[in-house]
Amino acid sequence: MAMRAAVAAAPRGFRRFFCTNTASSPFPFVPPPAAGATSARQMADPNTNLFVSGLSKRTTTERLREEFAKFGEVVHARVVTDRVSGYSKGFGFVKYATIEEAAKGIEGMDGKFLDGWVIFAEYARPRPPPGQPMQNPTPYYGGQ
DNA sequence: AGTGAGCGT
Repeated sequence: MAMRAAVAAAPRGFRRFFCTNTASSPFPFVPPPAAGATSARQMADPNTNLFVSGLSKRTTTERLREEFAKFGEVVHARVVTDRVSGYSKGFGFVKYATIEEAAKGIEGMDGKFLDGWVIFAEYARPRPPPGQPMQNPTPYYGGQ
């Protein structure tokens, strides 16, 4: 179901609304998830970068910044938009000055409303740092 | 198109 996919993708906080307690499950056949599928994808290492999803299409970068700035010093904020169309993709990134501010930003904005949509704030995944030489070097021919 | 899960121009 699409709903379970949303639950699985729910970055911590909304899972309790669907799976409150396994001990009070009406079915005694509760598969133990503590075999290796504990938490790997939706949990990231705490850093100053925050991944904010569930944004409205109308939510802009400055709106995202001023909303997350209430919980800490926002160093960088960006709503990911399509390069060609320029429209928002519905998610963005917010970078705080410190990790503790990022934690307060998550606890303060995760599951909250923004422009009519419930947004999800969590730690962003580490991005492949640039430094690799140009993988597509322009062929340098002597003539034209 | 203004899609609805996700990880960046």
